[in-house]
Amino acid sequence: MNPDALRGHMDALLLSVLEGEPLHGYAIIEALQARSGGALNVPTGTVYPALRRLERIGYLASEWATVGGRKRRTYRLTDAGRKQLEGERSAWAEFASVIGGVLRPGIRQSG
Amino acid sequence: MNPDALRGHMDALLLSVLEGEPLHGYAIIEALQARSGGALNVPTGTVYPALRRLERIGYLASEWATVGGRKRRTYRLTDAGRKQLEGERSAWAEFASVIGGVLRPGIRQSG
DNA sequence: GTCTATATGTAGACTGCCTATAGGTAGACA
DNA sequence: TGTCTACCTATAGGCAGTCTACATATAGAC
Repeated sequence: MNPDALRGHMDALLLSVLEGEPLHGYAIIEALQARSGGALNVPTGTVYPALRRLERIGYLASEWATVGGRKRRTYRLTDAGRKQLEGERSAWAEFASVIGGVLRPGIRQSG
Repeated sequence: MNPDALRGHMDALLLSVLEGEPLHGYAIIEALQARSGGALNVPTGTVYPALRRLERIGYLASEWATVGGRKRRTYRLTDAGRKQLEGERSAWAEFASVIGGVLRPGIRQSG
């Protein structure tokens, strides 16, 4: 998977995996991998800054938890984040439709 | 349309509009607009450098033509470009499937 | 002589994903 | 005791492609 292709879709992916349940960063990476059948291998250097950015904006909220002696920062969707996720979903639908439409083979303008 | 979303898909779009017939830069921009129902407004500062890059790589070839007193650089797909377009199409199909899959609402891993 | 549409092109900013690196805990195993 | 692996968070700097803004030029309408 071309890394550049993810540009501008990362936020949607992160919000989406957090929709069902709060998760910490490491678990988010694993969830993305699992949901994509292994296709999505997002590095920590992408995820952690992105999560902080989304929290700064107000789409996510986080809190520290200690589980088995390990510290975790668990993220959850805020109301604003849930709303944003809806927007991201329809934006994706439109984007996929537009790009898919242009890419569809055999189109001619006037003959 | 979020500009960042186009990252990594521009090449596919350009190759695709050139599949049917050779076009010059300005006409490519109009073709993208037409095919997308007006959704795709790609600025010249994006298209011209991208076309040159694709020519440098070997996916496109160009030649100057004068039509109605105006100079045009007309681009056409090379064989390598046609092959690349196939690759871009299947890459897009996989990408759309993966992102769409992760974004689909109501997924839970284990309950 | 001015405006608009047509047409190509570059410089530099911006942005966000990546690589590489850093730090640390827990548990298995020798 | 030491080492290895899995787990877990985080930052600095690189990189590449898209964008904004600008420069240049012809044709035709008015």
